[in-house]
Amino acid sequence: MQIERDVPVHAGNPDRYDVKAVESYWQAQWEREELAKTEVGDKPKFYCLEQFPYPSGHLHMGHVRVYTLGDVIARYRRMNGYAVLHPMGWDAFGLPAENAAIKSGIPPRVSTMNNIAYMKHQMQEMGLSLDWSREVTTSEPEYYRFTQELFLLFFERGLAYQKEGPVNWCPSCETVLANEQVVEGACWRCDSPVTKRDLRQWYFRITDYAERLLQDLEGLDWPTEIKVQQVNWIGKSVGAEVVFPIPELGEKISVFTTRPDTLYGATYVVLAPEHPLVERLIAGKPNADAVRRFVAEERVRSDIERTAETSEKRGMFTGAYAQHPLTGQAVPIWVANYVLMDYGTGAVMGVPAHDYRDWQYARKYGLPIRVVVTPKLPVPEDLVAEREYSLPGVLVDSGPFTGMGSEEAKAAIAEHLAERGLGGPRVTYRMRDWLISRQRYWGAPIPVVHCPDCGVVPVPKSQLPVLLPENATFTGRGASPLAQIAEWVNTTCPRCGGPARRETDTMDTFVDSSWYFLRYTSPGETDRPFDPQAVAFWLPVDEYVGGKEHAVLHLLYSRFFTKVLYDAGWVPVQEPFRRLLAQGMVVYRGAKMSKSKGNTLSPETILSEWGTDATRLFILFAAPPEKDFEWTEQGVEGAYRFLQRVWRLVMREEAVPSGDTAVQDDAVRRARARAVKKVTEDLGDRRAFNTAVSALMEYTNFLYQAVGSASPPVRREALETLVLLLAPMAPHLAEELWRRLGHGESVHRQSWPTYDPRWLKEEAVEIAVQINGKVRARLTVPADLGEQELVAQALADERVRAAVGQGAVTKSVVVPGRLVSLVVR
RNA sequence: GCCGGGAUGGCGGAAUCGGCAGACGCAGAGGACUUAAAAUCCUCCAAAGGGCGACCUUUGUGCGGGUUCAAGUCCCGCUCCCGGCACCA
Repeated sequence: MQIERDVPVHAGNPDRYDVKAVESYWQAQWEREELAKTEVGDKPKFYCLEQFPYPSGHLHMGHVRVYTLGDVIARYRRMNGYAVLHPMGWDAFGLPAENAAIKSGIPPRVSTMNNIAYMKHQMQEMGLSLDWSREVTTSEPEYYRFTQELFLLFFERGLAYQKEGPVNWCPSCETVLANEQVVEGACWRCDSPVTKRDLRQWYFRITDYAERLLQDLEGLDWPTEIKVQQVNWIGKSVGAEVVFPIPELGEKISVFTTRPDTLYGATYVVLAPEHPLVERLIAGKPNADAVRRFVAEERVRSDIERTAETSEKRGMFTGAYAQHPLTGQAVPIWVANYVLMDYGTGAVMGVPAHDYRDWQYARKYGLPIRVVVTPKLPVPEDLVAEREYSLPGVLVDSGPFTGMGSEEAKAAIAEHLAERGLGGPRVTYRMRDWLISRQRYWGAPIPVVHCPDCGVVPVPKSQLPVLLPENATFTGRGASPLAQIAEWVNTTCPRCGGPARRETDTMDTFVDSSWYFLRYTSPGETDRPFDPQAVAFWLPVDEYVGGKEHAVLHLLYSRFFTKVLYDAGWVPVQEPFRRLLAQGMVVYRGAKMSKSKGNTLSPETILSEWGTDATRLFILFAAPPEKDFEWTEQGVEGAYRFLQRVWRLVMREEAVPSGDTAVQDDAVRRARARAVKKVTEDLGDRRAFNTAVSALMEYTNFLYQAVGSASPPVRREALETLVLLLAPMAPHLAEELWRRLGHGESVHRQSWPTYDPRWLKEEAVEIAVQINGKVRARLTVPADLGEQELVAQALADERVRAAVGQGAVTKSVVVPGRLVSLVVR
């Protein structure tokens, strides 16, 4: 067979190819041929997406890993006959650019655009098959005008609102944070301890969607790990609301409980320090001032302080009493730090016998403990002497409910309360509404105007975008930069035409990224965020690749957005990402890379030293995608050696004597069929890239031994198959070899290889013979040998006979092609 | 504390539906080629014991039990590691 040695231009010899020359040549060529351009037609669609990066200035190894994984999937799907959408863009709003402006004076937009240009260049050097004609940048007016338009949609639908209340404040970022962005009491981005402030802020009503966000997880092909995190975050609790009247005020306190069956054991009621009724309850009471001091103390404590001393429950008696809704007894009302204002109703009933916190609290303050649920009858003397009894059981001392089981009683008591207007069945969620306003410049301005006469007025769609002013100054001190630009803030009311002030807060950048995957389907739209038909065609994303750190941030927000847009009739899907590949971290020298540990690796150095293909191959081979991946020099060198080995295998072909051929034809065909089957399965549904690479290595090793003894057509088919199977993972080398094998069209436009299943059948197989569970012999037999024949042959074997000895075979199990198991007694 | 995931050679990992544990690679050892080295090609490589040898025996997938002809895989009870949530009523 013919190998063309001097196509097309570059250096390299049969022993070693010139990585740089080959890679840069084909990158330029592919761009010219628009290889990654999104095709439309009658092919089935495949939307392959990786989380777009924040343009920090440089790619890091985590990016290299995500984009490699996505690119392999995209290339594989193209060769399998799909119209693939594989776009890229920039999550370009955000604090770092603004902080850089404070430090260096470079305007955020300038530094952002520079960073984008450099990172785009890096991605191009990685040879990623991205359709750059669909690039989106969230910080450009062409994009954020639609982020604003979507805000207006939320506003119209009652899903965007302002609320005054305690919020998470990051003193270092000088802005508020959503609950999801507070990680263990600290800011998710800068790690500073988060404090509380009372502010009027904008929220998205994500809690309206809690139940759907929970229910629809079920149908998603996502890792359990991520789904579980979302389930926990949403935090659904089923229970009852119980109303405790306060006769002296003519008011009532609502509490939420998951254990209505323990209601008769409630001996007191506790309010959160922030609870609105506190002041009215204590007014005129002897210890009113002491309670006020206590409340004030607790309110200034940050979350971390409050949770740091989890065991120390502090509280005070208000001096007021409520009425038990079922017994009518007076129960004291307390205020305590262990009750949280943001969960449930901000008040709880204290059931010391059956709740561990209430037990501790009652012990500390000498409150009565009353047993109403017991594991057995009679009630053990010491049931709650040492600790609470919180398991289900049988009700005692519970009026008409005495004798019921806990589960039955939960429903019965809730029902009873509902009938009497004292509460009833109720479901609560842990998730809070999404706080989306930020007191910063570099984000999409919230498109509303505050008018002294009309109140909050949305900016009409026709007046979008509300552009960011370019003359902002960045001092890092004081209020948002936008608030300081009088000519920008002062405007006219769209409704009455009178003087009004613009909203000076911008939107959380997670709003920008909650819909970018829709924009990619039709990035050129100028009068709407996206073309509904394009969205209908491409959505949902078939494979979404990204990091686990977004389990309850981006991934939850995007699901919420999609559901809102579905309800508005803008998109036909309720879930944006059908399948999720959550890849692990990149580790170097035993730890996650960080500047402080001094174990960083720059993609620039690595790619120029080893080339894109070797880097990609190593990333794919060293670990399954969802696990952490440790970078090692020896590892990437191994991948590099393998690629050079493939090069030599193909390039040496001309030198192979054409004499004694065809003897290995069938063996080569079988090896080829096995390789195609394995790589196809692994790159497809299994996403087991590591074993796909190992299958190619085995195939290559085999061909080294055998391909020289195959006839020319078989040999060619075997080698071309190797190149095709390698194409998604090592695209540059595969392209070079494909052309050298005499093809005029790109390997990446070829169809994925297939195989005839008959070649999967071996002529002879090795069968293990087990006697009483231990392998005693291995036989090589024809693959199609019948079960009885197989047992007969096994019994005829000398080693088997020796092992059986005088015993009798009482049972035999045959697994075709694998083993014979004999039970001997 | 609760929830989830995991533990397999010196290392990364494989074993997809209960069927020969350790594929593939790295590291290591030996050989070929070379004046030599690098590169390359070939062979060996879980542990212990035995045999000149092809090989044979025993043990072995975090620990202890169990089910089964057969268990890394299933069941029961633990240990440790990683991740998430954490006074959520």
